[in-house]
Amino acid sequence: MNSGRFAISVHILTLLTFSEDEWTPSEHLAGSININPVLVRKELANLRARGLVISKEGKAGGSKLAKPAEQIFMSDVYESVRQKELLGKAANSPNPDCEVGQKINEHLDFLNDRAEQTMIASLSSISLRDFCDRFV
Amino acid sequence: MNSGRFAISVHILTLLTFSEDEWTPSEHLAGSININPVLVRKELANLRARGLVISKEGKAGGSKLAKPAEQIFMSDVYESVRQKELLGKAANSPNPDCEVGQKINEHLDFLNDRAEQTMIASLSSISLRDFCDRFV
DNA sequence: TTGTACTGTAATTAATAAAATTACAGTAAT
DNA sequence: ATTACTGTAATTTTATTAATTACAGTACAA
Repeated sequence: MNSGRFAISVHILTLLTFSEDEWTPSEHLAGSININPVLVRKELANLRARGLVISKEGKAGGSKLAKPAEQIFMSDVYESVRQKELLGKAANSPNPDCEVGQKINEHLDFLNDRAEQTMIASLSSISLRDFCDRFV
Repeated sequence: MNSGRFAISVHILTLLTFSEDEWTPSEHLAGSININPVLVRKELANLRARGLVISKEGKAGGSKLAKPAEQIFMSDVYESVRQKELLGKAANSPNPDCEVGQKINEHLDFLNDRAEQTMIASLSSISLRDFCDRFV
Protein backbone atom coordinates (compact mmCIF):
# COMPACT_ATOMS: atom_id res chain seq x y z
CA MET A 1 0.00 0.00 0.00
CA ASN A 2 1.70 3.15 1.04
CA SER A 3 4.55 1.07 2.52
CA GLY A 4 6.56 3.09 5.00
CA ARG A 5 5.74 6.54 3.71
CA PHE A 6 3.24 7.37 6.43
CA ALA A 7 5.80 6.48 9.10
CA ILE A 8 8.45 8.58 7.37
CA SER A 9 6.16 11.60 7.09
CA VAL A 10 5.09 11.42 10.72
CA HIS A 11 8.72 11.06 11.73
CA ILE A 12 9.66 14.15 9.70
CA LEU A 13 6.83 16.21 11.18
CA THR A 14 7.68 15.10 14.69
CA LEU A 15 11.29 16.17 14.30
CA LEU A 16 10.17 19.51 12.87
CA THR A 17 7.81 19.99 15.82
CA PHE A 18 10.63 19.46 18.29
CA SER A 19 12.84 21.96 16.50
CA GLU A 20 10.17 24.55 15.92
CA ASP A 21 11.29 27.84 14.37
CA GLU A 22 14.52 26.37 13.05
CA TRP A 23 15.15 25.48 9.42
CA THR A 24 16.03 21.79 9.62
CA PRO A 25 18.02 20.39 6.71
CA SER A 26 16.89 17.15 5.07
CA GLU A 27 20.27 15.59 5.78
CA HIS A 28 19.59 15.95 9.49
CA LEU A 29 16.09 14.46 9.19
CA ALA A 30 17.44 11.57 7.15
CA GLY A 31 20.00 10.88 9.87
CA SER A 32 17.39 10.42 12.57
CA ILE A 33 15.04 8.40 10.38
CA ASN A 34 17.97 6.44 8.99
CA ILE A 35 16.99 6.68 5.34
CA ASN A 36 18.36 8.33 2.24
CA PRO A 37 18.05 12.15 2.17
CA VAL A 38 16.55 12.03 -1.33
CA LEU A 39 13.61 10.06 0.04
CA VAL A 40 13.15 12.65 2.76
CA ARG A 41 13.12 15.41 0.18
CA LYS A 42 10.48 13.55 -1.80
CA GLU A 43 8.27 13.26 1.27
CA LEU A 44 8.90 16.90 2.06
CA ALA A 45 7.67 17.74 -1.44
CA ASN A 46 4.37 15.95 -0.67
CA LEU A 47 3.99 17.57 2.70
CA ARG A 48 4.72 20.94 1.11
CA ALA A 49 2.10 20.34 -1.58
CA ARG A 50 -0.41 19.73 1.23
CA GLY A 51 0.62 22.91 2.99
CA LEU A 52 2.00 21.14 6.04
CA VAL A 53 5.61 22.28 5.78
CA ILE A 54 7.59 25.03 4.11
CA SER A 55 11.16 24.80 2.89
CA LYS A 56 13.90 27.27 2.25
CA GLU A 57 16.58 26.73 -0.35
CA GLY A 58 20.21 27.72 -0.20
CA LYS A 59 22.73 27.85 2.60
CA ALA A 60 21.22 27.66 6.10
CA GLY A 61 18.06 26.40 4.41
CA GLY A 62 15.87 23.47 5.40
CA SER A 63 12.25 22.85 6.36
CA LYS A 64 9.86 23.80 9.12
CA LEU A 65 6.18 23.38 9.91
CA ALA A 66 3.91 25.59 7.83
CA LYS A 67 1.53 26.02 10.77
CA PRO A 68 1.34 25.18 14.48
CA ALA A 69 1.40 21.47 15.35
CA GLU A 70 -2.07 21.93 16.85
CA GLN A 71 -3.45 22.56 13.37
CA ILE A 72 -1.92 19.56 11.65
CA PHE A 73 -3.79 16.27 11.92
CA MET A 74 -2.77 12.70 11.31
CA SER A 75 -5.47 12.55 8.64
CA ASP A 76 -3.60 15.30 6.77
CA VAL A 77 -0.49 13.17 6.84
CA TYR A 78 -2.39 10.13 5.68
CA GLU A 79 -3.83 12.08 2.79
CA SER A 80 -0.45 13.47 1.78
CA VAL A 81 0.83 9.92 1.52
CA ARG A 82 -2.27 8.20 0.15
CA GLN A 83 -1.86 6.57 -3.22
CA LYS A 84 -3.18 3.05 -3.37
CA GLU A 85 -6.37 1.54 -2.07
CA LEU A 86 -6.30 0.99 1.66
CA LEU A 87 -7.37 -2.63 1.42
CA GLY A 88 -5.42 -3.31 -1.76
CA LYS A 89 -6.68 -4.19 -5.18
CA ALA A 90 -6.38 -7.32 -7.26
CA ALA A 91 -3.23 -7.24 -9.39
CA ASN A 92 -4.97 -8.68 -12.47
CA SER A 93 -8.29 -7.59 -13.87
CA PRO A 94 -10.84 -10.30 -13.18
CA ASN A 95 -12.35 -12.45 -15.90
CA PRO A 96 -14.96 -10.35 -17.74
CA ASP A 97 -16.85 -13.50 -18.79
CA CYS A 98 -17.69 -14.10 -15.16
CA GLU A 99 -20.66 -12.27 -13.72
CA VAL A 100 -18.90 -11.72 -10.42
CA GLY A 101 -15.61 -10.82 -12.06
CA GLN A 102 -17.34 -8.10 -14.07
CA LYS A 103 -18.54 -6.16 -11.08
CA ILE A 104 -16.30 -7.10 -8.20
CA ASN A 105 -13.96 -4.12 -8.49
CA GLU A 106 -16.75 -1.61 -8.30
CA HIS A 107 -18.01 -3.27 -5.12
CA LEU A 108 -14.54 -3.56 -3.64
CA ASP A 109 -14.14 0.16 -4.21
CA PHE A 110 -17.21 0.71 -2.08
CA LEU A 111 -15.63 -1.27 0.76
CA ASN A 112 -12.38 0.61 0.36
CA ASP A 113 -14.04 4.00 0.43
CA ARG A 114 -16.07 3.15 3.47
CA ALA A 115 -13.12 1.72 5.39
CA GLU A 116 -10.93 4.62 4.43
CA GLN A 117 -13.47 7.23 5.44
CA THR A 118 -13.80 5.79 8.92
CA MET A 119 -10.08 5.53 9.26
CA ILE A 120 -9.50 9.11 8.18
CA ALA A 121 -12.16 10.25 10.62
CA SER A 122 -10.32 8.48 13.41
CA LEU A 123 -6.95 9.95 12.40
CA SER A 124 -8.45 13.42 12.20
CA SER A 125 -8.94 13.43 15.96
CA ILE A 126 -5.19 13.23 16.62
CA SER A 127 -3.14 16.38 16.03
CA LEU A 128 0.60 16.43 15.50
CA ARG A 129 0.82 18.16 18.88
CA ASP A 130 -1.12 15.33 20.55
CA PHE A 131 1.24 12.87 18.94
CA CYS A 132 4.35 14.75 20.07
CA ASP A 133 2.99 15.10 23.59
CA ARG A 134 3.22 11.34 23.87
CA PHE A 135 7.02 11.65 23.84
CA VAL A 136 7.11 13.38 27.23
CA MET B 1 0.68 -3.80 3.26
CA ASN B 2 -1.57 -6.74 2.49
CA SER B 3 -1.34 -6.02 -1.27
CA GLY B 4 -4.19 -7.67 -3.15
CA ARG B 5 -4.96 -10.44 -0.71
CA PHE B 6 -8.06 -8.81 0.73
CA ALA B 7 -9.50 -8.41 -2.76
CA ILE B 8 -8.70 -12.02 -3.61
CA SER B 9 -10.31 -13.35 -0.44
CA VAL B 10 -13.47 -11.30 -0.91
CA HIS B 11 -13.63 -12.47 -4.50
CA ILE B 12 -13.31 -16.10 -3.43
CA LEU B 13 -16.01 -15.75 -0.78
CA THR B 14 -18.34 -13.99 -3.20
CA LEU B 15 -18.01 -16.79 -5.73
CA LEU B 16 -18.63 -19.37 -3.01
CA THR B 17 -21.72 -17.46 -1.90
CA PHE B 18 -23.14 -17.53 -5.40
CA SER B 19 -22.55 -21.27 -5.71
CA GLU B 20 -23.74 -22.17 -2.25
CA ASP B 21 -23.91 -25.88 -1.43
CA GLU B 22 -21.54 -26.82 -4.25
CA TRP B 23 -17.93 -27.81 -3.81
CA THR B 24 -16.14 -25.29 -6.00
CA PRO B 25 -12.63 -26.26 -7.18
CA SER B 26 -9.80 -23.78 -6.81
CA GLU B 27 -9.14 -23.97 -10.55
CA HIS B 28 -12.60 -22.53 -11.17
CA LEU B 29 -12.11 -19.73 -8.62
CA ALA B 30 -8.71 -18.90 -10.12
CA GLY B 31 -10.34 -18.62 -13.54
CA SER B 32 -12.78 -15.95 -12.46
CA ILE B 33 -10.24 -14.02 -10.41
CA ASN B 34 -7.65 -14.45 -13.12
CA ILE B 35 -4.79 -15.53 -10.89
CA ASN B 36 -2.79 -18.65 -10.32
CA PRO B 37 -4.66 -21.52 -8.61
CA VAL B 38 -1.83 -21.98 -6.12
CA LEU B 39 -2.44 -18.45 -4.82
CA VAL B 40 -6.14 -19.26 -4.46
CA ARG B 41 -5.31 -22.37 -2.47
CA LYS B 42 -3.08 -20.33 -0.19
CA GLU B 43 -5.87 -17.86 0.49
CA LEU B 44 -8.28 -20.73 1.02
CA ALA B 45 -5.88 -22.09 3.64
CA ASN B 46 -6.13 -18.77 5.53
CA LEU B 47 -9.88 -18.60 5.23
CA ARG B 48 -10.10 -22.18 6.44
CA ALA B 49 -7.89 -21.42 9.45
CA ARG B 50 -10.34 -18.62 10.32
CA GLY B 51 -13.29 -20.99 9.99
CA LEU B 52 -14.80 -19.14 7.05
CA VAL B 53 -14.63 -21.92 4.47
CA ILE B 54 -14.28 -25.68 4.40
CA SER B 55 -12.60 -27.73 1.70
CA LYS B 56 -12.89 -31.30 0.52
CA GLU B 57 -9.99 -33.17 -1.02
CA GLY B 58 -10.09 -35.70 -3.81
CA LYS B 59 -12.18 -36.02 -6.92
CA ALA B 60 -15.30 -33.79 -6.98
CA GLY B 61 -13.67 -31.86 -4.14
CA GLY B 62 -13.41 -28.09 -3.72
CA SER B 63 -14.43 -25.46 -1.21
CA LYS B 64 -17.62 -23.98 0.19
CA LEU B 65 -18.61 -21.52 2.90
CA ALA B 66 -18.28 -22.90 6.41
CA LYS B 67 -21.35 -20.93 7.53
CA PRO B 68 -24.13 -18.81 6.04
CA ALA B 69 -23.01 -15.61 4.31
CA GLU B 70 -25.04 -13.68 6.89
CA GLN B 71 -22.58 -14.78 9.57
CA ILE B 72 -19.38 -13.83 7.77
CA PHE B 73 -18.22 -10.22 8.06
CA MET B 74 -15.77 -8.17 6.09
CA SER B 75 -13.81 -7.71 9.30
CA ASP B 76 -13.32 -11.50 9.41
CA VAL B 77 -11.87 -11.35 5.93
CA TYR B 78 -9.64 -8.46 6.86
CA GLU B 79 -8.34 -10.36 9.85
CA SER B 80 -7.68 -13.49 7.85
CA VAL B 81 -5.50 -11.45 5.53
CA ARG B 82 -3.93 -9.08 8.01
CA GLN B 83 -0.17 -9.25 8.31
CA LYS B 84 1.50 -5.91 8.19
CA GLU B 85 0.70 -2.63 9.88
CA LEU B 86 -2.19 -0.83 8.25
CA LEU B 87 -0.31 2.44 7.92
CA GLY B 88 3.03 0.81 7.17
CA LYS B 89 6.20 0.85 9.16
CA ALA B 90 9.58 2.38 8.47
CA ALA B 91 11.81 -0.03 6.57
CA ASN B 92 14.90 0.81 8.62
CA SER B 93 15.10 1.10 12.36
CA PRO B 94 15.47 4.76 13.31
CA ASN B 95 18.65 6.18 14.77
CA PRO B 96 18.80 5.16 18.46
CA ASP B 97 21.00 8.18 19.25
CA CYS B 98 18.07 10.41 18.43
CA GLU B 99 15.52 11.00 21.13
CA VAL B 100 12.66 10.93 18.64
CA GLY B 101 14.08 7.95 16.76
CA GLN B 102 14.20 5.95 19.99
CA LYS B 103 10.49 6.12 20.67
CA ILE B 104 8.82 6.82 17.35
CA ASN B 105 7.91 3.22 16.57
CA GLU B 106 6.11 2.73 19.82
CA HIS B 107 4.02 5.82 19.13
CA LEU B 108 3.41 4.88 15.52
CA ASP B 109 2.09 1.55 16.78
CA PHE B 110 -0.43 3.45 18.82
CA LEU B 111 -1.65 5.26 15.70
CA ASN B 112 -1.79 2.03 13.78
CA ASP B 113 -3.77 0.22 16.43
CA ARG B 114 -6.22 3.01 16.74
CA ALA B 115 -6.74 3.38 12.99
CA GLU B 116 -7.03 -0.33 12.53
CA GLN B 117 -9.57 -0.73 15.30
CA THR B 118 -11.88 1.85 13.79
CA MET B 119 -11.51 0.32 10.38
CA ILE B 120 -12.27 -3.17 11.63
CA ALA B 121 -15.32 -1.81 13.42
CA SER B 122 -16.53 -0.31 10.18
CA LEU B 123 -15.94 -3.52 8.23
CA SER B 124 -17.72 -5.55 10.87
CA SER B 125 -21.00 -3.92 9.92
CA ILE B 126 -20.91 -5.41 6.42
CA SER B 127 -21.69 -9.08 6.05
CA LEU B 128 -20.72 -11.21 3.08
CA ARG B 129 -24.44 -11.40 2.29
CA ASP B 130 -24.71 -7.59 2.30
CA PHE B 131 -21.77 -7.45 -0.06
CA CYS B 132 -23.22 -10.05 -2.42
CA ASP B 133 -26.61 -8.32 -2.40
CA ARG B 134 -24.93 -5.39 -4.12
CA PHE B 135 -24.50 -7.54 -7.22
CA VAL B 136 -28.25 -7.65 -7.87
C1' DT C 1 32.05 37.13 -6.84
C1' DT C 2 33.26 32.89 -5.31
C1' DG C 3 32.90 29.13 -1.98
C1' DT C 4 29.81 26.63 0.80
C1' DA C 5 25.63 24.49 2.30
C1' DC C 6 21.65 23.68 1.18
C1' DT C 7 17.10 22.24 -2.05
C1' DG C 8 14.88 19.84 -5.96
C1' DT C 9 14.48 16.42 -9.12
C1' DA C 10 15.71 13.01 -12.82
C1' DA C 11 17.80 8.80 -13.87
C1' DT C 12 19.87 4.61 -12.58
C1' DT C 13 20.82 0.65 -9.84
C1' DA C 14 20.11 -2.47 -5.94
C1' DA C 15 17.22 -4.74 -2.70
C1' DT C 16 12.86 -6.60 -1.38
C1' DA C 17 8.40 -8.36 -1.86
C1' DA C 18 4.73 -10.44 -4.49
C1' DA C 19 2.98 -13.42 -7.94
C1' DA C 20 3.45 -17.19 -11.06
C1' DT C 21 5.11 -21.49 -12.11
C1' DT C 22 6.68 -26.12 -11.50
C1' DA C 23 6.58 -30.14 -9.13
C1' DC C 24 4.82 -33.72 -6.64
C1' DA C 25 2.74 -36.27 -2.67
C1' DG C 26 -1.86 -37.18 -0.72
C1' DT C 27 -7.03 -38.06 -1.06
C1' DA C 28 -11.48 -39.60 -2.65
C1' DA C 29 -14.81 -40.88 -6.06
C1' DT C 30 -15.77 -44.04 -9.86
C1' DA D 1 -6.26 -48.16 -11.38
C1' DT D 2 -7.62 -43.78 -13.28
C1' DT D 3 -9.18 -39.29 -12.81
C1' DA D 4 -9.89 -34.91 -10.56
C1' DC D 5 -9.07 -32.72 -7.08
C1' DT D 6 -6.23 -30.52 -2.53
C1' DG D 7 -1.99 -29.00 -0.14
C1' DT D 8 2.36 -27.33 0.05
C1' DA D 9 7.40 -26.63 -0.93
C1' DA D 10 10.71 -24.80 -3.97
C1' DT D 11 11.99 -21.95 -7.65
C1' DT D 12 11.71 -18.34 -11.02
C1' DT D 13 9.76 -14.17 -12.78
C1' DT D 14 7.97 -9.76 -12.26
C1' DA D 15 6.81 -5.60 -9.81
C1' DT D 16 7.61 -2.42 -6.22
C1' DT D 17 10.38 0.15 -3.13
C1' DA D 18 14.55 2.18 -1.50
C1' DA D 19 19.21 3.77 -2.31
C1' DT D 20 22.44 5.95 -4.99
C1' DT D 21 24.43 9.03 -8.28
C1' DA D 22 24.35 13.12 -10.55
C1' DC D 23 23.75 17.73 -11.24
C1' DA D 24 21.31 22.25 -11.82
C1' DG D 25 19.46 25.98 -8.92
C1' DT D 26 19.41 29.06 -4.74
C1' DA D 27 20.95 31.89 -0.89
C1' DC D 28 24.04 33.36 2.47
C1' DA D 29 28.53 35.08 3.75
C1' DA D 30 33.35 35.94 3.42
